[in-house]
Amino acid sequence: MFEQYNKVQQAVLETTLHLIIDKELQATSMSLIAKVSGVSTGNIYHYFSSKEDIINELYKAIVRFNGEFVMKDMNKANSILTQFRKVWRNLIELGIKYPKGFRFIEQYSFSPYIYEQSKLEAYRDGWCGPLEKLYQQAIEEGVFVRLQPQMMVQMHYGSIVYLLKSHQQDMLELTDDVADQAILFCWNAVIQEKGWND
Amino acid sequence: MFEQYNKVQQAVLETTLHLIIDKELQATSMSLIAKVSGVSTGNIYHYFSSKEDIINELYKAIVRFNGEFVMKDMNKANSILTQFRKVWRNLIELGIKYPKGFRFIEQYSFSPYIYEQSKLEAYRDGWCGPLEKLYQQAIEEGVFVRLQPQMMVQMHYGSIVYLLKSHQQDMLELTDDVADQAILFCWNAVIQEKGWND
DNA sequence: ATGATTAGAACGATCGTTCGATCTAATCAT
DNA sequence: ATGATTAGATCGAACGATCGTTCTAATCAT
Repeated sequence: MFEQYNKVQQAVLETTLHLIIDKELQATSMSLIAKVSGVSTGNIYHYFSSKEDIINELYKAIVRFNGEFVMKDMNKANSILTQFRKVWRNLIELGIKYPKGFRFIEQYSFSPYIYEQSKLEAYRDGWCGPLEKLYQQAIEEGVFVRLQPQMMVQMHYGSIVYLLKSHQQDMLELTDDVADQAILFCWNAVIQEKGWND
Repeated sequence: MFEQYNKVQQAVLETTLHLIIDKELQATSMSLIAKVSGVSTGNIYHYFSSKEDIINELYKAIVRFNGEFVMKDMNKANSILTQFRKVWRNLIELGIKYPKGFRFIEQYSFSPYIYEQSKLEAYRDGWCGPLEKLYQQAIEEGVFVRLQPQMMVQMHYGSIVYLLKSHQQDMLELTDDVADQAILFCWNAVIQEKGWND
């Protein structure tokens, strides 16, 4: 997740992620990060300029990771349906395999603690843009109803996020079948004619 | 929103809500709450046992308010479609009229800062249960596909939440037409046959 | 030997909380 | 009716703890 950083930075970022998810931001003190990560406070400040800097670096790294994960194995040569299923499957896989990173972005993407600059970089490296293009294409080809692609993407994303939240809270067993069904729901919501068109 | 509390408690709760949404929990100190609310710190501790207590009281009050708001004007005599539209319209109206309370619940419903006890009370006073019953009925009557109602409710809720988030971030103009279209998306996602059945 | 890293003391600031003093208004005794 | 008494509302200074951050001096790795 943090391959682009050195060992010390990795230890700090990984520790911070775990602590913030388990204990909240306010309970995640620098001294605790130092103790758990095994990096002295002095050395942390050698690699990060402040606590805010750690959180923002964490945010940017996870956004980048999540973006690549969701967009992996995407091939524009495939049908819209195939691409559609792939991207939402990827998101579900991400939420299951990396729940802490996923939850961190969910919790902090609207937080004042994250600099606007970080949010801009997040948009640049994220998957929102590419996905909106796919939806736009689907509209133009008459597969999807003619409405704002941004709105559809956001609503579908919300659906999957809450599906994953239910899963993380043990309210729901998120099997492959359930995931497929969820993606079919999203598909049915916006297509001109109901049913998988293949 | 906080009619069940006295004036001092109301001032504290309202101030805390605004500060937490604008500045984060960690930047919302007791002294700041005191200064902005016009209630001295000593007096705050006369009415609340701790900062955690304030946050949890806030949480419970807003959950209760939101629950009543979303469930207002619901009539079981109406058709499933009518009830379906009403409840999601109510949620959208809530998100537009009371964005801070809405965001607070979104941000803190998974937070360790909220006691399990508060979350239990939230479920009791919330609208999740009643809505799942409506979905269950829709399944039994063959209107919805035969799948876990909880999953459908969660996904629909997620859709609307992200629709509202887009609106709050000025990414989307949430007119009545857009709201109607969004609810139609949710409906189409789970019905046996596509289209409003009236 | 040199730069990286350590542990942890020290800093001022601020945190959540406490506490005794003061104010208010209702109740009591006469 | 009036002064004494009282319960509780309100205040803000003060407390000890902890925060993020800096600094020092010792130790480690190469």
